[in-house]
Amino acid sequence: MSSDAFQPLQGMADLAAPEISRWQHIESEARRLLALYGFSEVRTPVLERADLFMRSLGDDTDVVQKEMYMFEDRGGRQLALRPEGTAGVMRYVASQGQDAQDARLYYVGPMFRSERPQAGRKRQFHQLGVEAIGAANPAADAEVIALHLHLLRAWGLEQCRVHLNTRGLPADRIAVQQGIRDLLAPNRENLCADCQRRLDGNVLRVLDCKNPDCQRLIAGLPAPSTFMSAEARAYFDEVVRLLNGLDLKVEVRPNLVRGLDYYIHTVWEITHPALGAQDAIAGGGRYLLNLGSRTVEGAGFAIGLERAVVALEQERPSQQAERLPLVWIIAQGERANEEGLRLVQSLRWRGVAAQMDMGRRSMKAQFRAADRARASHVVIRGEAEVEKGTFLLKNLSTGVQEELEMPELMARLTAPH
RNA sequence: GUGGCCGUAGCUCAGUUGGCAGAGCGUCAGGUUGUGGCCCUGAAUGUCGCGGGUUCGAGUCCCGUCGGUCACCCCA
Repeated sequence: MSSDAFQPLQGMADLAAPEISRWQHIESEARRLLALYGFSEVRTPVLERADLFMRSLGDDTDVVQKEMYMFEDRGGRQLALRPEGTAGVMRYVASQGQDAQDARLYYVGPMFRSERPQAGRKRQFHQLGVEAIGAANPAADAEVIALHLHLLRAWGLEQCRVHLNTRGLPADRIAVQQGIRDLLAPNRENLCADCQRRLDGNVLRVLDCKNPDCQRLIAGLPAPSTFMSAEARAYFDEVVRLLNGLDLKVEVRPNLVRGLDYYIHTVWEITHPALGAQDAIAGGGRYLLNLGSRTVEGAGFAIGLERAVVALEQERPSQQAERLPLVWIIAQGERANEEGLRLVQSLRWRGVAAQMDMGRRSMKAQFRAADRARASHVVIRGEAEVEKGTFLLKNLSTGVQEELEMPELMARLTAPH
């Protein structure tokens, strides 16, 4: 098995065939669709100043406090491997000034969080994220949610569920926290240990606690949005109305909590049954980031690609590959081998996928290799053919074999098949 | 970060009270002097994750460690 020397670090993985084709498909399909919606890609650095994340995600969030890979560089600067994509993109957007006021951007790439790995959770993981910059507007939120669902659908994920909620504006958030805290405080003793801790910190987390005792207490509480301003509630109602008008199935979950500080108004989470307890495959929301002298507002989402792959593997199990348009050259003898090498190269120049076994193995072994590679055709060039100046072309699906001369062979192989 | 389970051939896994390292699949070769898939025969392949300890003797027991997995916490 693998010795330590060959193992990646905990929570990090090598991605290669055969799963890599799943990843490539996901990415190419996403690029196609995002172009349809007018989004363009942005690639920001993996390494950023740590304070970018502290300011935008929130100083006391777990992501920043416990999970960020941080270190000091030679100049004494505090750096961090990005734990998520939005902050870096917003830093870029802020740097562009007015030119980026209505930017539509997306990113794909690795993110890093130092957590214990679990189903669909890695320490180096990958997200595809979308950011639609622009001022608060229910229609803009609805459009981004529509894109989010369209994308998951395009990948082949049918079993996703969208949970929707509102966080209101920053002022609403304070009112909600205070309101919930006041209602829960008398029952402090009846909450689980985690929730007693949450009561003093992130109160909203009590709302999605899995402990049955806490659940009972929570069930008796009014929806958090009752503590919000009329303006925030009207905004959310409008988002829901627009989504219904788009025929998108979403479920409003008044107790849905999104952890990062930068969220305002609409937030959502998409779950998939293949993921086990950690069933969120994607999350999104409207956000407002304060980047020193500039603030940036927009709506966006991020999809965990490891989780999407897990879900896809369950919904669309990968199947035995069909035969590929691939020509396999089988040569026997010194001269045929050399000619085979020229033939394989000449086919590739013409845009035809071609391979040959350079190992000078038996014809049987070369046939097996061609079959294993799922080649559609083999070209046989042995001593007899060298003498006659011909090639045998065999179709591996039908088993039909013909003897051809070079011009005819080339014509057949370069014709679309 | 906390806790449970797991780690033996490329893969999936068996391995009895501690007593010679195993199977299936895959790979390779032969059966077929030049033809894949199906079939038959044979062969190769091991740091039993790693390091200590106990023992005449450890894949097996103990400790540590690395990795995987699941749940919690948190999040995508």
